[in-house]
Amino acid sequence: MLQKRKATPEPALPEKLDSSLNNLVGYMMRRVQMKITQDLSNSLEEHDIRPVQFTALTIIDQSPGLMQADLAKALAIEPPQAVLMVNKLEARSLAMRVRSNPDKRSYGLFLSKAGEQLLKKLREVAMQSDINATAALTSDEREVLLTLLNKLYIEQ
Amino acid sequence: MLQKRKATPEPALPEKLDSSLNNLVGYMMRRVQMKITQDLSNSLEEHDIRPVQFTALTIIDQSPGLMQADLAKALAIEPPQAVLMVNKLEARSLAMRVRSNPDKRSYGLFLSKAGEQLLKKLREVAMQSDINATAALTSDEREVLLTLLNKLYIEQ
DNA sequence: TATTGTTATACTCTATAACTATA
DNA sequence: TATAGTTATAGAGTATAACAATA
Repeated sequence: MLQKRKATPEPALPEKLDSSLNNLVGYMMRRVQMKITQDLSNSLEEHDIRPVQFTALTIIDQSPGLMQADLAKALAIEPPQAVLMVNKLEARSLAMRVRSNPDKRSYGLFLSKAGEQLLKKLREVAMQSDINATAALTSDEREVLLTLLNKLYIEQ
Repeated sequence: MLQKRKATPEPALPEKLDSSLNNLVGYMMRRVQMKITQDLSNSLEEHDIRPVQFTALTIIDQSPGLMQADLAKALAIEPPQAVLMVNKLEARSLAMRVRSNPDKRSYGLFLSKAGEQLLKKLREVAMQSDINATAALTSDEREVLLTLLNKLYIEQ
């Protein structure tokens, strides 16, 4: 069961208060990102999936057989968190550990059929949620934003 | 004393793994925002100030006399968290509660002289950190990004 | 009765140290 | 000895319920 989450509150006193803060990319991005993530979280709730779990499923799908250490790195979480994450996915039969590598300390991670099918649905849900949450932008503006974010993400 | 924080890890296996995730504004924004916030956090560390405390100081400075409830709303935190936040600022003599309103349940929040002086310095630090963290963008691109973020922030 | 601020509490998230089994 | 995974644990962060003082 997912825990209850507060909806992101509307910006309070925005014009006056943020006159210096809204020139900071980090501050503005945090506020916007909270709203978008809340939206995604709500959209995924009916499937009992958290945003980070959706990301994990996507990564496993795109690199089947990867090790937990790789998953942790890709998710920017610590190995112990990856253990709990994979435990949950495995408990729901969405993914599985396969002890198949020459190095017997590590597992290969794979999605189950059910995992693949659920991910297919989740992808649509996530994309729809993301577009809804950025509806204030035109399609072109959204593309520009994604381009700028990719630039910031890739560099360094 | 600020706790130790891990540096944001570099994007792992980016090209291959993110082919679907990097079309999601929410995902990309989260990853970028983590990096920017980490940068800010490091920059503020020598002043023993967290990003949210910097934001609180800025908001109090721009709306002197505001109530804790207003501060909580502007910070998107719950009132009990605002209590702890103001306690810390007051303990460091950066801000103070003044029981001056007609409504004697509430306080007015104000910065001390020391708070104002520190904030002045923090503003420079924060702006420099923000620009450093977005150095992958040209000045024009950064302006476009801020415009798009403001659009997303204000709408709804 | 409702609201401001507060206290107490619990739950999530995250980080680290220490253990195991392999290498 | 070094590494992959795991366990245990502790620390932040955050949410809610309940209370006191005031409206």
